[in-house]
Amino acid sequence: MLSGMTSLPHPHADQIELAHVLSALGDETRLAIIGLLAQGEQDAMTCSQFLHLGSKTGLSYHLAKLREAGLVRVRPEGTKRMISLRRADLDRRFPGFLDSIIACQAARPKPGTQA
Amino acid sequence: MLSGMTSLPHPHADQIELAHVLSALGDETRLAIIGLLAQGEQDAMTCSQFLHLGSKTGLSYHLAKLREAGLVRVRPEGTKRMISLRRADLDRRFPGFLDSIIACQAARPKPGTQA
DNA sequence: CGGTTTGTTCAACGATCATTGAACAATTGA
DNA sequence: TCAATTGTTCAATGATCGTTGAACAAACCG
Repeated sequence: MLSGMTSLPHPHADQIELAHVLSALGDETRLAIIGLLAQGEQDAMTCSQFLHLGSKTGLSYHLAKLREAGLVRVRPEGTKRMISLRRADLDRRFPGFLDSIIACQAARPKPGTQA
Repeated sequence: MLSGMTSLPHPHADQIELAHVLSALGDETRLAIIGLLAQGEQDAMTCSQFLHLGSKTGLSYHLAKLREAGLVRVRPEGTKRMISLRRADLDRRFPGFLDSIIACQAARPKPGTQA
């Protein structure tokens, strides 16, 4: 039923701080999450799709960090959370930044991708 | 006299890690240092030129972090240290990244700059 | 030589971090 | 209703962080 209601706290685009974004990305696990969100064909993913990166609890922690820093948007949908990259907001705030990160991250061998 | 001898350990350009760079920049003081290095007309600065950002000891700590992450090059010269941004290395490794950071940082009101 | 400048090292401190496991909450589906 | 799914919260732990002050080191200047 009713799909509105952004329940979890997200910073407004204008109050996304560069230092917060940078330190949120200064962790391999979170960087990998952003990489997956960026190159995934789907624009939203669920927490469980990142389970190969760590424990359920750990992911909850890391995703909260990414959300608080303004990197991802989390929209509850049933018992799941739809997680998406805040591309437009980040591009507007820090032009070119996200793309440069993603480009470098895309060149990475992902654990679990092909042999 | 004799000016060679890079004494302090620096990562080679190829082994600069994105996550390390990001977490090094995830601190307001260090971000400010990079901003000053980037927009300064001089290509090298001494530690004492950053004293308005913190204590002598604190700066030594932060500059070591930046050096270890591969963001700056530190060249001893007499009793001073000449600190410079590793622009070329960073651009080659993470194209567009540094510029996007600097652009955002340049738009910042620097403490101590005009009234 | 002695003193000054410039910066590093060390030990300490409180704060935050990332990880773990157990317990909980909410929705879905039979 | 009962069980499974999906994810959060909490407390605990060890590690790392950023800051401080005192002591040290090295080059320079007189």
